[in-house]
Amino acid sequence: MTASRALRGVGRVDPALVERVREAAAALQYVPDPAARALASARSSSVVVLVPSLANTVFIDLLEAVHEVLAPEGYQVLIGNTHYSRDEEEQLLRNYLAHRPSGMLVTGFERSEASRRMIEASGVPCVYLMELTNAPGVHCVGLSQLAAGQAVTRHLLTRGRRRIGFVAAQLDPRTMQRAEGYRRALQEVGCYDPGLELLSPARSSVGLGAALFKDYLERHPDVDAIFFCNDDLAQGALLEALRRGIRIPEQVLIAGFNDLDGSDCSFPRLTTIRTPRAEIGRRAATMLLQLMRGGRVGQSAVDVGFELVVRESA
Amino acid sequence: MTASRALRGVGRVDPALVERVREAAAALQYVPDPAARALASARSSSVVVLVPSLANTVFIDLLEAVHEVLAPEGYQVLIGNTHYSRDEEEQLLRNYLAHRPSGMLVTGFERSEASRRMIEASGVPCVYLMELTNAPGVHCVGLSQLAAGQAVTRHLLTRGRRRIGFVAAQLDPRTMQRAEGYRRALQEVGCYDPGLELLSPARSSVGLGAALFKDYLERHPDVDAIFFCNDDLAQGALLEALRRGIRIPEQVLIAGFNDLDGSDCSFPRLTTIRTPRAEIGRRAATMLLQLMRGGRVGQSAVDVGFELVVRESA
DNA sequence: TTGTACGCGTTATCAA
DNA sequence: TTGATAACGCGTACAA
Repeated sequence: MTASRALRGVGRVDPALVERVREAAAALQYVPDPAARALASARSSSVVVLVPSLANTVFIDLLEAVHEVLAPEGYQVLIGNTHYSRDEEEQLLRNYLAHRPSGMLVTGFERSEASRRMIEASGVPCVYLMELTNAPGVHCVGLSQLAAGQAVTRHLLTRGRRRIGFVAAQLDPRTMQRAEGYRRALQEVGCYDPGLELLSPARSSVGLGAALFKDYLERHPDVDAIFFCNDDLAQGALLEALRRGIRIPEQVLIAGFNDLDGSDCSFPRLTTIRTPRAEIGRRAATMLLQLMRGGRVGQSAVDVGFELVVRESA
Repeated sequence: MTASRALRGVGRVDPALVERVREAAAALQYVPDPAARALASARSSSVVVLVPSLANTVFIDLLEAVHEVLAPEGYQVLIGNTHYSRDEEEQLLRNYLAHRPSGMLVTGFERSEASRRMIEASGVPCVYLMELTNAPGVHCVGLSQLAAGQAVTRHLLTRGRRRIGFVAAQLDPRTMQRAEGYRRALQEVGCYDPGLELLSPARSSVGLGAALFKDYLERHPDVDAIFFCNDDLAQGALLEALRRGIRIPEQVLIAGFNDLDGSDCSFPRLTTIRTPRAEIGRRAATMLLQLMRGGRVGQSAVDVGFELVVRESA
């Protein structure tokens, strides 16, 4: 028992004894069994992070930052990929919650009722990622996707364009919030046209962006600006434009979202929204740390904001 | 005890009883405690996968495939990101091995002696990913990076070019094997020039590709073909070429590696090597499954090959 | 086919 | 400050 305390650094143990225990542990190559530890304490030192995709680098950046904060504190971060599926998320929650994680980080607020209940009932500290809410007692770190979508669209408007399209894929909640921002910005100036939206449920990719852009132009030859919900789509559009001799930004302004790899050297360079996902990861992990230690946190909802990066394409 | 057997589907239990147990479990929302299970059986149902990076989509595809095979079999896949660091890998191994995983999948063969010993001593079934070896008793699924590098270079040679450069970043073992393939192909025809290699230890990215290409051209204005060790670098080069008015493939042939997203619609479309990483994931996971079940596998080294995809850039 | 006894390696609790 | 004892919730081994 004393050895257990010595190794964990809890309770009062004679410093000399601590040293001896440490040495013995090292000599014996002793490593505590996490299973026994979890069984006895009804807690594991793991933190579950649920993201909808690993293909979108946004979430890789997020995970990286989370790991950087949590790993040094001795937490194991368990990555769960929901593949944008409520059912898979429910499955993952059921599985992971059985491991009695110390905390959890989950993406967004939209999920099945069962998932919601499991999170609630588990009593495990939870911080929500990417989006914001002002529901009391809900801890979240994110940004207003709606405001960001609105900002992009307004930027397009200030460039004097009025036939502004919106092209999206992978219609997750955040994408739809950006769509809403797009709509509001256009409604404000009375030039919203539902026909100018192209929503594809397909997985987002550069190739899809090229294809959607091509289709879009055929259906709306008069469009003078397009807001793509993610940079990969926009990058594809830029490539397709090059191929078809469509001058960007002269003929059509192109704006993306997220500022992914390659957007700063595309041709032309892509105007986009920089989302501070590393900061989201860091702050969410830090907030979770406080929650896991039983402390209260300053503000339960942290808005990390976003930045409009104006480059050449719009 | 009977309930335990019924739920796990092992041993002989009356089918009617199995049904009753299932119902009761469902009614009670019973979920077995993985910690208790691991403690009692000295085995967890998890499989550890160690990859060097999540930023390179190659590994995302791999993980996806592994998950698709293992999850339905009831295995938890634990993702470990070594960040191309031997030390981090060692750390991860120490941590994860303590969880007594049922199996492990690790990338490549280059690691610290301590890591090697831990894998060996653990007795946990292990399949190596991405590379090949003919060392007996070592299970691996991958491809000859050297042969693939050679194939690209030979292709460039068949196009009549002789001043062929090699540009690489993130100098991991596989990149260096590709470099070796490049060298051999050129040595075969007597036109290998060490000065034509540009090796950067930096993290690979589209932006880096653009920068390296620019530097490269200044130092070697006479180069007539370049083999980039990864598609992101090549994509960056293509963009930079566009910017500087360098005609690809007329002036310089550009070839990449891995056939990543966007390479099929870059401008011009990128000639590259398609690596079947999903297949690597699937086959490695399947092989591991056999190993974990105590079975022997047909061949311990599986070469999944590669495919030269000739498009417009070379 | 079902059930009993025990132990897995740790921590909580309480006593010394 | 240290130590003894009893769980934690399962699976193994063996008996019925």
